[in-house]
Amino acid sequence: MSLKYAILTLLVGRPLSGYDLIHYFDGSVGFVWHATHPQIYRELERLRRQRLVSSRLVVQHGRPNKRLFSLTARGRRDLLAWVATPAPLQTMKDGMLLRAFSYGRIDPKVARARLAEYRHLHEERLAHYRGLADAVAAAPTDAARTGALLTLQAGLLHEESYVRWCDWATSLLSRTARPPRRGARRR
Amino acid sequence: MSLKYAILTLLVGRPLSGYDLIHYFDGSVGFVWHATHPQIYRELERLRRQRLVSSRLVVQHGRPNKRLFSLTARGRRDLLAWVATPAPLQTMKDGMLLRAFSYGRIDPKVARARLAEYRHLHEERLAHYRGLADAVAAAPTDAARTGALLTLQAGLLHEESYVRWCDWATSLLSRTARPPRRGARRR
DNA sequence: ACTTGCATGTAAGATGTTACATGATTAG
DNA sequence: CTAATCATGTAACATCTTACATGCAAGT
Repeated sequence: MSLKYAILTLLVGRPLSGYDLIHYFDGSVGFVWHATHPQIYRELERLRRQRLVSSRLVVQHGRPNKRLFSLTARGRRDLLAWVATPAPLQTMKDGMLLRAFSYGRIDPKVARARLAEYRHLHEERLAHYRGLADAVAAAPTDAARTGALLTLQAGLLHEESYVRWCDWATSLLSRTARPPRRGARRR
Repeated sequence: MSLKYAILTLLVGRPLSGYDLIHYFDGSVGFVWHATHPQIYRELERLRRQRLVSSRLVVQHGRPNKRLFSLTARGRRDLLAWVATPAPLQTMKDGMLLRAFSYGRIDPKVARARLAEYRHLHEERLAHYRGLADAVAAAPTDAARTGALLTLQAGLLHEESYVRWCDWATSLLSRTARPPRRGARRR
């Protein structure tokens, strides 16, 4: 249901093509909601049929033509009504934490190596968000800036807590776990 | 692909019924991975066909019979091989943060009310995790305790950062946003 | 010659959700 | 009498992912 609103959110204020949306989902908004291109094109078609967005063809020379999608008045009303609605708690799915559930059962050296890699990935993302946040903070105050600041701040806190978790987990595994003997069964 | 491993993870060390699994997914593991009961029963059937789990019927009196599922040696090997594998970064989907993207476009009073509700939900979950973490910390050291501590700690850090985000967001909306005049168009 | 960017889509399959379906026992 | 707990499933639908498919232009 929310892919719909993710797209409407991006379309507020300016028309975008499907191709543009793909890149937004890869970039900034990607932190908050993720989508692949077949999903995006299908959903745009659906939104158009519901008259929440309108499209017009832009003929280009030297590159393929594109369809630009804009929010209709109805689309905007629908979006803002949804935004004012309470959000349910998310049930997250995290492959790393699921693995960590069994980190007491594998060679702690391997576990620590995975934690180090994972920490690195999150530090990169953290640095990336910091760059974006600095740019946004410098922009003039408006609704778009407010939204971007709010989500980037969530991203920053989130990534920081991941990095801290990796450190905590590494030290736990160094303290309590000793390498299992070959062939030994742990429970 | 990971529902499979979520189930295998829970089955290490003790046999469980589908019904038991449902409750684990509602409780502790639910933070890390989520599943509904039709999914669980379907997946158990699949795992049985792949001989990663085995099942036996337990006849009960006074209550319905049940099927208990246990990890096979193959299932255990498959799980531990996967655990040692690097985890990709998760692309998260968070309805609250998606809404926050447009919080600069609605009445800031409404936005702050939603943030307060949301903060409350996360504080409750935080308190719940703290309780669990205390209980687990008191248990004797083994692989299960290590796994539980790791994931609970992630949950704690996570929930704390959500709560802090709510406070940050509330104060941002109090500082910058003034109530929109009726009918006014903001960008 | 090969890759990257621009730009759009379809098809098939895997996963996830919601509603339907049953039925005994125990507690309020 | 009503609701909750135990216990298992099916059916229909919605969503998401991966692979397939096309084609021009510009840069290396």
